[in-house]
Amino acid sequence: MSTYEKTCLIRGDGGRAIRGILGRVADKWTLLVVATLEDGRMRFTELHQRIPGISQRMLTRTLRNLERDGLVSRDVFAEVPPRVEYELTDAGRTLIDPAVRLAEWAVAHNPQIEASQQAYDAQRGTPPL
Amino acid sequence: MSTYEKTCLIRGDGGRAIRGILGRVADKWTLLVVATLEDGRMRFTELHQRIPGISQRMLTRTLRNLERDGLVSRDVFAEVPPRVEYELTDAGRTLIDPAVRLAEWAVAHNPQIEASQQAYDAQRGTPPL
DNA sequence: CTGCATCCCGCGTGATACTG
DNA sequence: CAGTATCACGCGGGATGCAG
Repeated sequence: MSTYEKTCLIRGDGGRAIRGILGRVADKWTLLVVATLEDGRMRFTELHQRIPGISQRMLTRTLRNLERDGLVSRDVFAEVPPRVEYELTDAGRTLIDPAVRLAEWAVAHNPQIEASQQAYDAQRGTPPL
Repeated sequence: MSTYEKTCLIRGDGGRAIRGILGRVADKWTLLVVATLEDGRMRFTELHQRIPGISQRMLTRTLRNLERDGLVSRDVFAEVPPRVEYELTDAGRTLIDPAVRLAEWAVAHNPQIEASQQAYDAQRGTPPL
């Protein structure tokens, strides 16, 4: 497949599909939750502790969306105190690889990008926009 | 590299690097602009026409950010009427491959995900949250 | 043609407090 | 323990109009 044909995947229907997925998968927390769940089945509090900076609310919302998308399974145990365990589904696990590619690109190019930003901001005043 | 080691790329510093890149690259329009520019050097109006639904304002902002990140070069011609041409830099071109991986994942899993969402919404009332 | 300025609205997000 | 409810704030992003 040529590079041109590949980018058609992105442009596709005018980008609706790709934006839909990115809007879901690239929201502030989803990728972190998925990556953390790669360590295996885990309950709410442990996820909360493992992901620094996420609020209870955002963790709940992110998990709900992932469950709705069929990427994470949610098991509730009828105990007291309550226990809920989360786990990646097979579909969820397939997300890891493409996400890692992007992460590799990110860490590889981060220094270069930040350098470029500083150079840009140095010429014009600091305000980028 | 193991899958576990890979996800450490995402989790990394608590996700700051990854969220930074995603916040930049996965905003509503950036990927579409990059993919469109893969066809070669292009001026503002042509980009605007090729990307359905983008507003003039958002195209300008997206291009400025990409320029600031060093992913797109901007050439201004001192003519009248003015002409400005945009082109991917080498760094910008390296983004295409990882982006395409994610796009492939998106189109491959979109039907499955939407089905899962409908099933989820069918059980509980339509409100996902 | 290119793109900046202004106005304005809605949503995503954090903080905090309360419930089963 | 695992959420839900409420509030308040800021930013993304569309529409419109003006400028070089």
